[in-house]
Amino acid sequence: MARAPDLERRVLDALWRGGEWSVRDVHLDIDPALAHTTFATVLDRLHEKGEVDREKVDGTWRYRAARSREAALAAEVGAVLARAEGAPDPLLVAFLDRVEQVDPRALDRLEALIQARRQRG
Amino acid sequence: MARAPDLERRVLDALWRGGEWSVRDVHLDIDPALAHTTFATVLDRLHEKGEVDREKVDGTWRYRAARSREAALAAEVGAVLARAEGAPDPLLVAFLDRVEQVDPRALDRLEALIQARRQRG
DNA sequence: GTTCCTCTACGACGGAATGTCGTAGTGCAG
DNA sequence: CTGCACTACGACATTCCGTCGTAGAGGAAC
Repeated sequence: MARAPDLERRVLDALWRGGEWSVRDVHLDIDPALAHTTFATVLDRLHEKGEVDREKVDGTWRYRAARSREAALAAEVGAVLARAEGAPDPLLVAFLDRVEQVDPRALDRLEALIQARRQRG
Repeated sequence: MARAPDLERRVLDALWRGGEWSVRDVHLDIDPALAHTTFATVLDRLHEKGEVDREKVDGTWRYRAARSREAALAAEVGAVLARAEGAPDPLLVAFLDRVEQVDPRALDRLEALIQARRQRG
């Protein structure tokens, strides 16, 4: 069978939609053709990594994302930035390109955020 | 022996400093305690992935980074952004946090870049 | 209670990435 | 010829991760 790329990420994407999920919920939502235990394993491993929290209710685990999607992605961006030496213009430009492409009005908000930050000093 | 984390990344970091590198150069720069062939292999694999270019001079390979550090990191940031739905404020804020921490004056440049972009429309 | 069904717990297999090295061979410098 | 420096190629172990099987617990339905 075709090995799914990024199954973990698809599971996280589901949990990031919010609420509590049983293994069954995730299984049905993502791909009922795969085995139940596949998702049990993936969720278990995400729990070991601290990406999701869980709580046992009536003998079954309820999972929820440990961080919001924004927080998780922000951490990833932060990790990349940490490897840059300084904040070179080409990187800033690439960032603006992407942001604008994904949401043109985000540039306005970005500018407002910069100014707000400056006020606080 | 302790398995080095991110040996590939450390090799790339070296090449990103610029110029042409032989296997020997990289070997001596990063960790002379490891075997010469370790670096030959790593560089070969980076070449297969297109991360580095190489050219044979007098029977020995000269390696150089295929992209600048900024271009490579920008691509990584872009990949993260592509997974965000839109450009949510928390992500923008996290980005600003990092940028400011690494280079406080970068916020000014960022603002200037946004304004320049708006002019062009 | 026996039969189902649903879960968990635990382990396992296989493929890919990657850190690490050995060996054989080639070509140039003494 | 003898070294030395490099390449070419292969190999092994570990880790990550997609995928699943099996065994067992616990409740629901006959």
